[in-house]
Parts: sequence; structure tokens; C-alpha cells
Amino acid sequence: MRANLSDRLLQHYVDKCRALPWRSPPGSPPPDSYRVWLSEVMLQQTTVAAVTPRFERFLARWPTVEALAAALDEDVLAEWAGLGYYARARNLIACAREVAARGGFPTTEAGLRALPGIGDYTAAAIAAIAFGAHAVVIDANVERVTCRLFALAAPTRGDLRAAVASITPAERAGDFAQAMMDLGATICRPRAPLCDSCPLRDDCRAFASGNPERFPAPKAKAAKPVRHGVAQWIERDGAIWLVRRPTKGLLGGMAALPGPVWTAERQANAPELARVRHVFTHFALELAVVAAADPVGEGWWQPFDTLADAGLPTLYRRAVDAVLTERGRIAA
DNA sequence: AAATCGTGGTG
DNA sequence: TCACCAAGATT
Repeated sequence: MRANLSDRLLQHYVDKCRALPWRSPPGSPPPDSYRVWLSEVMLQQTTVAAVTPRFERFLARWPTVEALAAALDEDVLAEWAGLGYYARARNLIACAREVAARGGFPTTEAGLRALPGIGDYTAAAIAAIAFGAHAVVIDANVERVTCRLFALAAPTRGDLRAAVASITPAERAGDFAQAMMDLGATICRPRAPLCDSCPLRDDCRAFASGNPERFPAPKAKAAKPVRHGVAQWIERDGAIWLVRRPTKGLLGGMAALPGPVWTAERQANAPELARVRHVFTHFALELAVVAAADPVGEGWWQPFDTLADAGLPTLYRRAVDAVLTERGRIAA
């Protein structure tokens, strides 16, 4: 029965075969390793819908790993703006330069795992998808589907890996992994799974239990404190003063509005031009935008008509939008 | 090894 | 509206 599981899953996947730009149809020759790597890094903690258009833009601008390795850091970061988790972009640059210097991607899981920005999941995924390796690929989708198949509430990493390995076929591990992830994204969803449409329903112990959503057990939720920040609006001759954030930490290396470090308490400040609330992974930020006269420190004048090219992360893009919207309202 | 690191979509 | 969470990696 288990021998049929991967076959049925793959057949279901082939029948649907969502047209993703970075993959070729199941069973066809492995796609280009650069495209697989780029898409997998972009997809870390990021939805297919969000990645798809950004992947196309990125690939058109830097078609090869050598081209990406030769790019300016600031250009890559600007192209990444809005995608979040900017350490990925910094690691992407470092990885591209290592790969270009060594003349290509490593073809083994261990070799890939040693590159910056490539962890357990991404190494296994690239090895399986791009190089046909028999790798055990585990992302959040694979974990959820597997936990439900075997009715595992909170397995250890070793037990989970053993369970995934037990259903990974000897051939086409890459197609199998993509089929599992697609199933997890579209049918075996975290909430309200569509068990009636599932090709694995008859194998699923969670379905048999009558309450598949119990598997895996939900993880503990951390409280999300509010922090407060001030951003300075410094405008001159149709341009605005931008700075670059420190390379480490939140929004590291990204373009930004200048301003002091964010604090737990709200700071007394000048009249606000606008205010935005932005939710990060582990805290929410109340950012007040205030007018200031003269630029301080390192930075540059960014003309308003090229602001879209500045590569502002979403927080600051929204802050700028809020000021311009408020200004338009007053003018009207 | 628990904390850190973005953003947008959805049930 | 809002809690949840996504093709995780790093330190």
C-alpha cells in the first residue's frame, strides 16, 4: 500500500501540474540549478504568489549566477525590497560569488548545505530537484502532510525525518517533494483541509481519526509587543533624504528614512506628518513621520519620480505613501 | 537552542 | 477583523 502512495501523489501532481515558472513538468529533465536555487531561496517563508512575479524580474535582470555575482550589493537589495527577510538577499549575494568563483553549484546535498543561505531544507530541495538526488526534503508542508498521514502530534526531528524517508520514492525524489509541498499548500492546508479531494485520504491516519486538523499539534504563540519609532522627512527640490541601515539586524542593509533607534516607549516628538503601524514577526511598530530641516550623516537625495527604484522595504514605502496621501488630502 | 528576521494572504 | 502562517536560515 505504501508503495502506491508516492505514485498516486505524483499522478495527482502531474494531473494538476500548476505552471510554476521555475520548474519543468514532472518527469522532464532537471531544470537549471541557478533557477532552482534562486526560486528556493525566494520561497523560504514566502508564498508562491508573492514570489512568482519577483522571480521573473530577478531572472530577467540577472540571468546567470555569474551575472548575479557581478552585481552591486545595493542593486540586489533594491530588487529584493518588499520580499522580506533581507538576510536572504545578503546571503544570496555571498552564495552567488562563491558559486561563480568555484565554477558552478555543488551537486551534492552536503556541498550545497555549506553555502550561505542554504540550510537543511534548501540543500535537500536543490539536490533532489536540480540534480536528481535521493534527498529527504522537509519543509512545513511536508511536515504537516506527514504528521497527518502518520497521526504524529509532535514528533522529534529524527522521527519526522524517518517518516518522510519511509514514503520518499527511490526515484524522482524531487518531483515527490514538490508534489508533497503542492498538496500541503492546496489541499492538506493548516486549517480546513480539503480531505475529500485528497489522493492520500485512504492512507491518512489523521483523516481516519475524524479530526485531521489536530495534527501536527499547534506551536506555542509568543506575545507581540509594540515598539515606537520616529522617521524624519527631509525634503528638498523634489527629492527626499534617504539613508542605508546597518548591514546587520532588522532590514539590514536596506534603504530607509533616517531616524533614531526604535524604543519600547512612545517618544515625545514634533507634529506628525503621518503615522503608520507595521507588524513584524516578533513585534509591531508604530512609526511617526516628522519633518526635519537638514540631512545628517551619510545618505543621498532620492528624487520622488524615481522613488520606486530606491528599494525601500515595505515599512518605509508605506510611511512615504502615508505622507504623500496626507499631503494630497490637504491640497484637495 | 531560543530568538531573530518581513510581508502578504487567508480562513 | 484577526490570528495564523508560509518551499527556513542563522546565531
